[in-house]
Amino acid sequence: MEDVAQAAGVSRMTVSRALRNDGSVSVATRARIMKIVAKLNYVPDQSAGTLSTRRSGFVATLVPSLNNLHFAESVQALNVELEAIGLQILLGHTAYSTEREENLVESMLKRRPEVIVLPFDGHSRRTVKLLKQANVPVIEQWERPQRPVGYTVGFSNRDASRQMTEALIAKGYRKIAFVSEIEDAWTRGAARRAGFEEAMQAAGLSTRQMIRYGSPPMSIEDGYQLGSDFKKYFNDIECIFCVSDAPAFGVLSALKVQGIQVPDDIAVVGFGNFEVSRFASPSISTVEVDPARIGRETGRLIRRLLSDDESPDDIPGHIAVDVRLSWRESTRNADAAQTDTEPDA
Amino acid sequence: MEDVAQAAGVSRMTVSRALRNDGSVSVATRARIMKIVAKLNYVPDQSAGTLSTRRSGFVATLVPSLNNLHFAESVQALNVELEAIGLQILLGHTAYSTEREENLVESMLKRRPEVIVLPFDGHSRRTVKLLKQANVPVIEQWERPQRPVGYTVGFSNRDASRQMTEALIAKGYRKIAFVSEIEDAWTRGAARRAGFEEAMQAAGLSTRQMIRYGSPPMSIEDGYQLGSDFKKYFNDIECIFCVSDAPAFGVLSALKVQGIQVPDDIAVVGFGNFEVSRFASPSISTVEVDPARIGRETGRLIRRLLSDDESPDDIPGHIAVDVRLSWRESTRNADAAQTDTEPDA
DNA sequence: ATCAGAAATGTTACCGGTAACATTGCTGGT
DNA sequence: ACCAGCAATGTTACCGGTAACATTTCTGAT
Repeated sequence: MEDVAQAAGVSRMTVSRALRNDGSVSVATRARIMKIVAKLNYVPDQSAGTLSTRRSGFVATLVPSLNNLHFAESVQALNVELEAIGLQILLGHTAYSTEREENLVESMLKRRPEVIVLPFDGHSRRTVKLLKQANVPVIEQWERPQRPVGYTVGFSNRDASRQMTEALIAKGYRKIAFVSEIEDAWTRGAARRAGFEEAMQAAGLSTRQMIRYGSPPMSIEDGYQLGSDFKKYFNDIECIFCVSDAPAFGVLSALKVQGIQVPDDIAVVGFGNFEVSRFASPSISTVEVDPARIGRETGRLIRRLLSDDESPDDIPGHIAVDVRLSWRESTRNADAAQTDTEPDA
Repeated sequence: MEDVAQAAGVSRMTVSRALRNDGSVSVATRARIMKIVAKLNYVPDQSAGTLSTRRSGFVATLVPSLNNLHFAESVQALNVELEAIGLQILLGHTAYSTEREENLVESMLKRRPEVIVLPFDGHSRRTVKLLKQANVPVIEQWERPQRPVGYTVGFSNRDASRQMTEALIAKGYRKIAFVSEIEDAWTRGAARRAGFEEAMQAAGLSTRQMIRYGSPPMSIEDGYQLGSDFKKYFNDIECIFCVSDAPAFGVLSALKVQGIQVPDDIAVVGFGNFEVSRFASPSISTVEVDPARIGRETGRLIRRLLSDDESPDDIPGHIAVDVRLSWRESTRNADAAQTDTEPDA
C-alpha cells in the first residue's frame, strides 16, 4: 500500500480511503490511485483490515455433510446471498458428529466470524457454551430446537412427520411401519419418530412396528438389507414410512428384486425429497424440504442482522420454512390429492 | 491475551508460545496458562496471527457448482485432508462462469490463501494474470489444461471420451450420435466432443450426428427434450453418447415414455457417473470419475507443497486421476466386459 | 563454588491495514 | 479582503498476535 501511496504522491490513508470508496476522496485523486492500483496489481490484505475494523467478513457455516445434495444446495444458496453483501463462507462439515462439531466451532471462532450458522441435530454442552460466549449471532438450521441458542431457520421434523402420518392414515393405511436408526437420541430421526407415534396414537393405531436399524444417517444399503428380509420386518404391513429417502430407496429396490409390487402390495414413503426419490421407479412419495430456501432465508436473516438500520427487536427469532407432502407413485392415490409431475420436471 | 498473561503472571509472549505449544515453555507454566485459557474461554484471534506470520491457513477452493454431488464430494474429501494439517477452505462457486471466477479469485486473494484450487474449464485472461502474480501455488482440477497455470490434478476429458467411443465401437456400435452443448468453447464438453470425433474418425465412421443443444452444463431437461423428438435427432442411430449423465438420464426417460427399448432399440451412454445414472432403470453406462479421489489427491499435493522437508523439484506437476468405463444396463453387453454390480452397491 | 551452555522467559518492533483526530485547501457570503 | 465551514488529505496510534533478539534462570561438569 505504501508503494501505491508513493506512486500517487499521497498518504497511505488516502489510498485506503480510495480503495474502500468511502466518498471522502476527490474524484481525480481516486482515479489516479485506482489506475496505479491496477498497474501494480495491488490486492489489499484483508486480515490486516479485519484486525483494525474488527469485522472479519466471515460467516462460519457448518453442515452435516456435503455428500448430500440437500446440504450442498443450501450452502450454495446461502453463499449467493452472502456474496451480495461481501461476506465469505467458512465451511466445515460435522459428519453428523457432535464432537467434530465442537472442534469445528472452536477453530472457526479463531477467525472471528460475524455470524455462525450450523445445523441443529443436538450440540455438546461445550459447543453451546462456546457459541454463547462468542458474542456473535448464532443461526441454527433445519430443525427448530426445543431450546435454541439463537436464531433458527427451519421446520419441525416432528410436525412434518405427524402431517405425513396423518395423510397416510387418511389414505386408508392402517398398519404402518416406521423405519429409523438405532441410537438417534436428539437427532432429527428421533423427532420424526415422535411425530409418527403421535399421529398413530391419536388415530388409535398400533405403533408396534418401529424398526430400528443402522446408525445415523441411514443409508440406501441399510434400507436394502431391511427390505431383503421382508418376512421378518414387514409381514402384514401396508405401508413403510422411512426416516429418509435413502433407506426408502433401498427398501424399494429390495422389494423390486423380490417381485413385491409397490404400491399395490405395499406402499413406501420417505422423507427429504432427495434426488433419488424423484428418479426411482416407482417414484417415492416423500416429505419435501426446500434446501435452497433454507439457505436463502438464512442469508436474508444475516443481512438483516448485520445491517445497522434495523433494530434487533424487529428481527424474528425463528423463520419457518415449511415442508409439503409430495405424492408420487409409491403410494396409492386414494383421495386424488395433489400429485407431482413427471420425474423430469 | 493480556488478561491471560496477567492471570498467569507471565508475559504475553509466553502465553503465545504456550498456545502454539512450540516446546519452549516449561511444562508447569504451560499447564497453568492452559488452565487459565480454559477458564477465561480465551480464543486467539487468527487474523492477528496471520498478519504477523504471513501464513493465513487458508486454501482458496473454487468449484463450478455445489449443486452437483461430484464437486461437493471432492470438496469434502479435500477438506478432510486439509483439516489434518490445520488448513481451512475458503469456498466459492463459479456457476460455470469465467467472469464470476475472475471476481472470486480476486476476492479470495485478499485473504492471502496459501494455495489456490480451482477447476479448469477455461479462465479469463485476467484470472490467469491474477493467479500468476499471486505468487502462490495454483492447482487446477478435473481437466488437464493444455497450458496449465500451475499444478494439475485430474484427467484428460478428451482421452476419456476417446476411450469410451473406442469401446462402443468395439461393442459393435457404428452409428453413434454425440450430444453436447452449444457454445462450449474451451469447456470440458468441447474436449469430450473432440475425443469422440477422434475415435470415430480413426475407425472410419461418420461423425455427422453431432447434436448441439442447450448451454453448459446440460440438464436432464435438455436431454428429455432431445429424446422426445426422437425421429428428428436419433433416427437410424444405434447409440447415443451424451456429454454428461444428466442429459443421458433425460434422453432415457423420454425414450421410455415413447416405448423405445434401451438397450435393445438404442443404447444410451453418459459421462461422469452421477448418482442418477446408477439409479436409473435401465442403469446408464458411463465414464466413471472418482470425485473424492480428486479431492484427496489435491489435499495430498497441498500437504507436500506446504511441507518444508521436500524439495519443490520432487513434486510432480500433474497428478493423474484416471477414469474407468462403467458398463451397465443401457448398453448391450456384446463382449462380456466388466459390469457393475447392483445399483445399491 | 564456578561457569559454560541450554532452557525458559521477557522486550521490542513489526505485520498491513483503519479509526480518530489534526491539518490544510478551498468555497462562497458579507 | 476576510472568515466560517466544509471538503480533502495527513498524522498518529492501535488492532492482536509473533519474529527476532535480549535477558534471566536453571543445569551439570569441573
